[in-house]
Amino acid sequence: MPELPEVEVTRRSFCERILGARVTGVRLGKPLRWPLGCAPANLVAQTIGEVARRGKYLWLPLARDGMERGGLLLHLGMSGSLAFSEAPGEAGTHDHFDLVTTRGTLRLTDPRRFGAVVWSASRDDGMAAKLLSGLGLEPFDPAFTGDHLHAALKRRRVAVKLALLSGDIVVGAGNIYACEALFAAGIDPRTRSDRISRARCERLAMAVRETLARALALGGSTLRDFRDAHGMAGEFQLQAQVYGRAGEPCPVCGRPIRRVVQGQRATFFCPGCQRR
DNA sequence: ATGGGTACCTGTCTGC
DNA sequence: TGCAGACAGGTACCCA
Repeated sequence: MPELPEVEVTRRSFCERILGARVTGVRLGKPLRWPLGCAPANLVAQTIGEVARRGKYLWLPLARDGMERGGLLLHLGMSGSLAFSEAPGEAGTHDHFDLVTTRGTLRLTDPRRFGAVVWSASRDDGMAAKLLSGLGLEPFDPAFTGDHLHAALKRRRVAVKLALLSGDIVVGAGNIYACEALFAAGIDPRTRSDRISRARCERLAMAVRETLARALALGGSTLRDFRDAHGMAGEFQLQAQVYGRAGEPCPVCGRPIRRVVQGQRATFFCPGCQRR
C-alpha cells in the first residue's frame, strides 16, 4: 500500500497532534519484521518529538527530561497503516503495535506484517542507521536532478524500473509510482538504465517528482485501502494512467496497456508512448 | 560491486 | 460452494 506519498500523508496526519505527548504504555501484538529492540517499559514516560520521514520510513524521536533518548523507526511494509485516535477500539487481529500516549494512541495495523517498529538509540545509530544508510536522495531534494539521475543510472545496467525501485538512487517511488513516472516520462520500463540519455533522465527526474507530488497533493493512493491516520481515503487511484490497467486503452494514444513482470513484480506501460 | 532470486505473511480474487 | 493457485503497495539478505 504505502509508497512515499502515503507515508508522508500519514506523517502529516498525526505529527502535530502527537508532538509533545508522553508515552504511557505500549502494547505489542504479533511479531513484525524485526523485534522492537528494547524493553517496551523503556519507552514509558518518554516525550515524543517531531515525527520525520526518510524515504518510506518514519522516525519518532523520544526524549526524557528534554534530552533526546533515541526513537522509533517505523515502516508500513506492504500492508501497514497507522491510526492515531483518542479512544482506539479493542485491538484486532492485525493491530500489532500500540503506542499509548497522553494525547491518544498511535496504532499500527498490518495484516501481512512486513512492517516494522524498531527502537534505536538515535537515527545515526544501531538498527535505524543500518536501515537508513543505504537510501538514495529524497525526490524533493534539490540535489535530485536529471544530472544526478543520469550519473547514477550510468553506473548500473538493470532495467530502469528496477533501478527506480531499488531505492538507492532515489527513494519513495514504489511499484505504482515507478510505473506512473515512467509513463509520464515516456520511457519503456525495460530500458537498460545505462542507455538512457541525459535529456530523458531530466524528464524522468521531473516525472518522479511530479508524480509523487501530485499523489501527495491528492492525499495518497487508495488503490485498495489506504487511509491516513484519521481514516481519510486518498484519491490517486482516480489518476493512475497505467498501473493496474492491463488491456485497457492508453489514455494518451489508445493502444492497449501492457503488463510484464520485472523482478517478480508487475509492471504496466504503454508500448506506444513509452520507448526504449 | 552488481544483479538475480528468495524470504517474510495474510487477505483477496480468479478459475475450475 | 470449495479449493487451489495467483497475486498484492516493500525491502533485507543470500548467493553467484
